[in-house]
Parts: sequence; structure tokens; C-alpha cells
Amino acid sequence: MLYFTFVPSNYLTMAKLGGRKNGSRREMISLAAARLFREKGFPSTGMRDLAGDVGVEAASLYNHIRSKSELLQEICFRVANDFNTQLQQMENSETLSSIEKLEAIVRFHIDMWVTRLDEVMVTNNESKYLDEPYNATFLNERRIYVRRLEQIIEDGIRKGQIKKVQPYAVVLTLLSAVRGIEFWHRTKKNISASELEESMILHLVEGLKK
Amino acid sequence: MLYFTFVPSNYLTMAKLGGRKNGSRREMISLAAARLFREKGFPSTGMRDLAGDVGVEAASLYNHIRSKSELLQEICFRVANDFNTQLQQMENSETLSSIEKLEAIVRFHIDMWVTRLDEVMVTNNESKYLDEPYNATFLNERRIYVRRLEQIIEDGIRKGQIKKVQPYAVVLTLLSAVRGIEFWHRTKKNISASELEESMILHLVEGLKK
DNA sequence: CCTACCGATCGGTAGG
DNA sequence: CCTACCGATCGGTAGG
Repeated sequence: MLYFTFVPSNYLTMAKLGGRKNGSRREMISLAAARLFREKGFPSTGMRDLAGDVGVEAASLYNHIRSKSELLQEICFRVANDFNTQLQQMENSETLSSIEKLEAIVRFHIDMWVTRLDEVMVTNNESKYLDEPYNATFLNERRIYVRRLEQIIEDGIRKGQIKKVQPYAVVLTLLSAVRGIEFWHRTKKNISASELEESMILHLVEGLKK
Repeated sequence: MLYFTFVPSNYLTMAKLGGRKNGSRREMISLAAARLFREKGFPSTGMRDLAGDVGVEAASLYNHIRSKSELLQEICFRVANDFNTQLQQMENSETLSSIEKLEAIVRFHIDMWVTRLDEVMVTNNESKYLDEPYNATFLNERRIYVRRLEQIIEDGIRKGQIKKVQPYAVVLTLLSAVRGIEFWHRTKKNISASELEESMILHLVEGLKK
């Protein structure tokens, strides 16, 4: 904050607002970044592109963020965290069967792809541009997430609620299948979001029930 | 070729070999490009990275290629062409049922992801960096490809070989589901390629049979 | 195939 | 919040 010492009043005001209650400027930047990173990819999104979308000069962004990488980290780990939180809720449930848990998880994934496309696509496609150690942490979190899903399927098989399938192959298929929603977003004319969801659940989950 | 006029003999020899029979240098460049574009992404793969992998200086690459973009175009349209060719073969078949055609197509996709990961991933993830009009052409080809797959499913439904599903949603799911193979490639320990294929066919295609 | 180099653009900083 | 600017790196060219 030292660099505000010799500076006229209104900069100080803005900085204070930014830190105090006005997350909205910072949020605007983050939202615009998610959209640009998805559309143009992380490496070819320039800080000048981002600044243009937000309506300031590139240098001014650095009053709100530390670096371009920070924006990517924020997006990827916020999404990862949301997936982890929902999974834990399913794991903690004592009333749902394994197949019901699996269905709820797949529905959650579909919902994330439908309602938060920018963030979810950036998390899927751009996370490789995360600096170390963030990239390694992210990949490790993903590996653990996959294993926990496998666990739910294995439980279901043991309890006779799920067919004898290869848990690992099924998890890979489920997690990737929903990525098709990316293409649906471009031309939403063919089918509604809920029709798409029901169709995918029927195709991907129904066949696993014993 | 004019720029070879005043140049010592051995450059000329190399250029001739390059043009005549020796596609191997050019092929090496294309293969290395596919791997680098997949690993680092198209925008952050530098010509100096590529040159390093091939074992020459960056400037020397331009005796074999016209531009970095040309390499991406080559990869994307070669892969698209291979998918289109196989689809046409299925469409032309007079002995296969609709569901058999669909299964053969999904098996072909799985095989492409297993045996040609670099090219297929670049085609899926980096095609957005194609210059116009190539990008528009590519997207249009993809749209047509999806419609032709829908047609096969609609035929199957009409003939009573396939369950009443939403053809568009099923095609999106099928095409994306196989992308999970990307993660299998990193640690091939869990399951063999053929086990993975059979598991995916069972999960994705078996349930569509009437 | 190489050396030498160009103009453009990049993320980010200094300073007010 | 801005102007001014920096060093690094980019794809590609000239010339031999």
C-alpha cells in the first residue's frame, strides 16, 4: 500500500473500496477472465484484452490482481473446491444408495456445465497453464476425486446396487461425457437444458443399475 | 525456390530431397508439432521449442514448412478427414444394422484416441487457433459430422433397432465420452486398452440396443 | 542448413 | 485510475 502515500485522494478511495466491500470490480475482472480464457485460451488472452473488457488500462488491473496466473488459479481451485464439496456431501449421506449418489453427482456435473460453462471449461482445458506447484496440486486433487468416485461405484457393486463394471473406465466415461455440453451451448435450439440432462442420465447412469 | 539460386550445393540437395522422396524430415516436424501442441498448447509452443525437438535452428524449419499455422491445419484436417472417411464407409455398408454401424464408429473413435492421442487431442483442443477461414470450415465439418451420426441413430430408431433416445444428446455424449482416454494414457496401469474399449462400448452402446 | 536480426507483442513495474 | 516504459520473447525474413 506504500505506493499510495504520495497519491491524490481518489486513488486511495478506490483502493479502500476494493479492499473493503467492493468485491464487484474484482469479481468483474474474474468473470471477464473466465470468459476470455475459455474463448481465446489462457496463453493468448492478453492483459490488454482483459483490460478492454473491464474498461480500464492494462496497468490498472494490477491494483486489483497480483498477476494473470492468479486469475487462473482462482478459477481452477474454486471449481475444484465446488466439486469436492458436493462429492463429500454425497459421501456423508446415510440415506442415499450408491447408485443414487452416483446419479446425483452426474446431475451436479451436468448442472455445472450448463450454468457455469466458462469456469468449468477453463478448469478442464486451461489448468495445464497453472504455475507449479499449483499444477501438480490440481492434478493430484483430480486423481483423488476420481478415486473417490471409483469407491462409490465399488461400494455399489458390492452391495448389489450396481452392475459389475470396471469402476475406473466408468468414471472416466462419466466425467468426460458431460463435456459434450460445451457444443450444446453454442446452439441451444436442438434441446432444452433439462431434456439434455434427462437424456444424459438415461444414457449414462440408467444402464449401470442392477 | 528462387532463394536457392545463389546458394551452395548441399542446401539445394536437401531441398530436393525434401521435395522428392524424403518426407521423413517434414514428417518428423509434423509429429513433433503434434506432441508439443498437445503438451504445451498451440499458442505457447514456440518455433524454438519445435526446432529444438527436431534438432535444428528455428529459422531452418521454414525450409520445410510455410508457417506454424500450416502445421496446425495439417493435423486438424488430416484427423477430420480420417473420421469422415470411416463414417462414409459405415454409411455405405449394406450389411450392417444401424446399431452395428454406431458401435463400429464408437470403436473407431476409441481406437483413434488410444493410438493417435497427440493428433486427436490437438484436433479437439487446439482447432480454435486455426486461422480463418480454416476455423470456420473445421467447425462446419464438425457440425455435418454430428448430423450424420444423428441420422444413423434416427434410422436405427425408425427400424426398431435402437431405443427411443434423443439423437442429438446421444451423439454429444458419445463423442465426448471417449475423451476420457486422455487421462488413461497418463497411467496405463489400471486397465488395458482393449478392456477399456469393451467397458466403454458396454457402457455407451449396449444400453441403446432395443 | 546456419547467423543475424526485425517489428510486434507480451506480462508487469515505476511513478504519480 | 492513468501514462510511460522495460526486458523478454514471439513468428518470421534476409542472406548466404
